[in-house]
Order: sequence, then C-alpha cells, then structure tokens
Amino acid sequence: MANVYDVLEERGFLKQVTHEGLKEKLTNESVTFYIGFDPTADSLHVGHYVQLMAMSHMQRFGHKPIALIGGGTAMVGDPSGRTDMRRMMTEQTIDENAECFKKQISKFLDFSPGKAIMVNNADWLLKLNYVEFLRDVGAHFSVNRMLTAECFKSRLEKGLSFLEFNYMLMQSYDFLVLFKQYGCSLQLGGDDQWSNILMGADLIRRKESKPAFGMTFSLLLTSEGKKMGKTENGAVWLDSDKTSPYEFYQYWRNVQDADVKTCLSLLTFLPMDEVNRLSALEGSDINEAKKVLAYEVTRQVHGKEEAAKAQAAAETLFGGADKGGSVPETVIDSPEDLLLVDLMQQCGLTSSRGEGRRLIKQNGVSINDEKVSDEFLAVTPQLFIDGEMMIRKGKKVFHRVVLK
RNA sequence: GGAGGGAUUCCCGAGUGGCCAAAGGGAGCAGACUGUAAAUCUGUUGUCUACGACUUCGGUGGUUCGAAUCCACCUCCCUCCA
Repeated sequence: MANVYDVLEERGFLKQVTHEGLKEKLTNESVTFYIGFDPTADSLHVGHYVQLMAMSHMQRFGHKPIALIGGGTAMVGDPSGRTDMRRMMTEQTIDENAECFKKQISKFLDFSPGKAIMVNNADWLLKLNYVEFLRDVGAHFSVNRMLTAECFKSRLEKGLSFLEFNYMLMQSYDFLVLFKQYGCSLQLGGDDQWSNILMGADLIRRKESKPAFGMTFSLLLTSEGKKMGKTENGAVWLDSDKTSPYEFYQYWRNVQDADVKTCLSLLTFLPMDEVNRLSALEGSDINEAKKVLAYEVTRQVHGKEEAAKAQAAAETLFGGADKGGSVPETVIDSPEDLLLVDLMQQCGLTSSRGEGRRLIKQNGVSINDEKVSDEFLAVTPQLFIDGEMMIRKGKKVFHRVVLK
C-alpha cells in the first residue's frame, strides 16, 4: 500500500475530509500539513498522541509536518467540545506549557532539516492589530454561519464569551499564515476541530483563491463512547513525572476487550495483519493482545527500557512473585512508630487513615502477598524482606516500601 | 441598568429551624465471580486520638437554647427586559 490516505483509512483514523481529491493529492505530491496543539496543560496526553501518530504516518510517506504550538490561541481558549467557559490562563503558564509541549513533540517526529518544523502561533497572533485584523480577516466570516457550527451549539445554551467566540478566527488565520509562509495546504485535527478547519480552508480560498484541504481523525473513544485516556486521577499523560511508565503500561494493559483493536490500530505501528490477528483473539487469549498493546505504546512513549521494566514489573507482580521492576516506591527511614494506615497514606495509596482502615476491614490490603486483617497493624521490621515491603491495594495497585 | 431565580458533600441533585455528616442517582474504592476485561451482585465513600468528638451546605456578620434551612450585606452564575 503506497498511500497514506489508505493507511490512515484502514487504521481507522479518518473521520471527515473536505475534498474527495485529497487522496490523489497525497498520492502524487509531498504535502505540507499542520496540526495545532494548544498548550493548556504542562504535558501532552493520549488524545494528542493519536494526532502525533497520524503525523508520523504522514511523515513516513514523505509529507512534511508542521507542529504548531498554540501559544497564541491558548490565550483565547477553544470553546469546541466544552460545555463551560475555559479558565483564562496566564501568559507565563502558557509559555511554560509550550516549552513542555515542544520537548515532547520533538520526540515523536523527525525534525531534522527539511523533514518537519515546529512553530508557535504566538509569534504572529500576539502582535496583531485589532482593527486591521477585523478588516482583513473578520470581514470574511459570517456570524450567522459560525453560529450554526456544531462546536458553538451547546455553548449557545450555556453561554459563550466573545473572547472564545473569536477562537475560530484565530485558528483560521493560523492556517492562512502557514499557507502563505510554508505553502501548507492541509490541516489535520481531531474531529472536534472540524468547524475550525473548515473555516480556515474557506479563508484561504477567499483570500488566496487557492484550495486548502482539511481532514479530521476520529477521537479516541472507548466502545462506550467515553473519551479514552481519562482515569479517576485525570488524564493519562505522556510525561513520565505525571503518569509513570508503570501506570501508563497498566492503563493500556487494562483496556476493555472491545477497545483493543482501535487502540492497536491508532496507537501502534504494528502491521494491520498483526493487529487483526491479535484483536481476533477470544476469551482470555485476548490478554496477549493487550500485552502487546501496552508494551508497544509504552515503548513508543517512554522508550524500550522503561517499557521492558514496566512489563517485567507486571509479569512478576501478577505472576505471584514479590519482586518487580518499576513499581512506584517510597523510601522510609525507620519502620518504628508507624501504623500501616499511616504508611499507606505516606505512599499516597490512601488519602486518609479512615480510608486505609476501611480498606483493611474490607479485605483490600495485603503485605508481601498476605492479607492484612488488623486495621491497627503497626509497621515492624519483620514486615520487611531484604529491606523491602510490597503493599498491595485491591487487585492492581502495588507499592513498594524500601527501608533506608 | 431593571425584574426574577440560583450557589449543598467528587459530579448531578433532594433537603427550607432540631430526628442532617445531610435522601436518591452517577462516579470512585473494596469484596465475590473472572482473563490484571466487561456485565452482575455485596459493602463502602468528610476528618480524627472512632459506640464519641470535630469540621462541612458560595463568603462575612446576625437572630435563636439550636441554622444547610430565618435576616443583612457581599461575591459569582442563570433567565427575562434594555
């Protein structure tokens, strides 16, 4: 298969395309395209990762990616897919986040000269002159049309500030700038970006009388239609300080059966034959597929070494052994004068002593694979084996305590 | 700017003077069953020196033996009018 379009289609990325002709274009020429990432947090998450995968597929077929960091658009805030108003972020936070994004993105694409570039829209958006911008760009937008856009509909009921209403113009203008400066004629994005992309392509057509293309990708959803990559603790981050490689691995190891295929297709580079073979496994055999998924995704994000460690940890822990690789751990000075419930709190396993006691009462805690039944159990040196103790909360949460 | 309505524990949402640490649902956590899956069932979900005490119902002050509930002021949000 010598065509990215087909690859993306087969893997289930594609959602909507502006022109039928895009496939030919992608087959016949090297296209410069862009995806924007607004630095609204200090790390990328799984949702961004899908976009990066798509960019990478494109790059492998000789197309040229522009990774756009939305330092300027983040100042405004994208109302798409939101039911409430975004909190305004300070310029400083945005700058710091943009730096984090830059670092992470550069790991996933080949940024050697001529292969890809990274830009920040703060560079042109922040110095715009208001009236000039309105006359130049604003004149091409019809409020009537904008209001019919899907991304504003829910907001018309809940409230939409003028600030956010302008987001669409900012993003459209980005596209225009990149078109003029780099000959970028294609914008990609999550499906929630469809209206923004359309408007950008329209703007280019009106101002430059040349066609511009847009294409959106399916959002990574679970079979139940929920956004994937969310946990009770928030998002699954790509930054190892925010989501440890072990937790990251576990997240993918635990996806639902029904989601295995989507994940393998969108998040790994495994050939589709292999993806199909793995996701066709039934019953407990599908665990094989989940292991591959977890390993592959962790490897791409955190590297081979971390992935291997996470896998080793999982194998030993769930295989019954009491020593593992990269399990979260806490170092303590002395095992004296501590109740187990205190220790668990220190390790971040519980948020209060009461919670710890409840867990113990409910049979949810074990030490070195033995159930704890005494809610007032004191921590003693006897609980440590070779200076280490493995606390297990529930079925899946492990924490190692190391004696200094 | 004018008129009205609202803010409750992680979320939604009852409660309108003592029986309220606050119904119900969702979500979470744990147990059983399993495949580190899903579904289902059970328990649990403010904190603590724990059959008791303490802190919580937008904020501040007040009325009262007693306030999430009444009063005053403030902040924020929504609806209608301009």
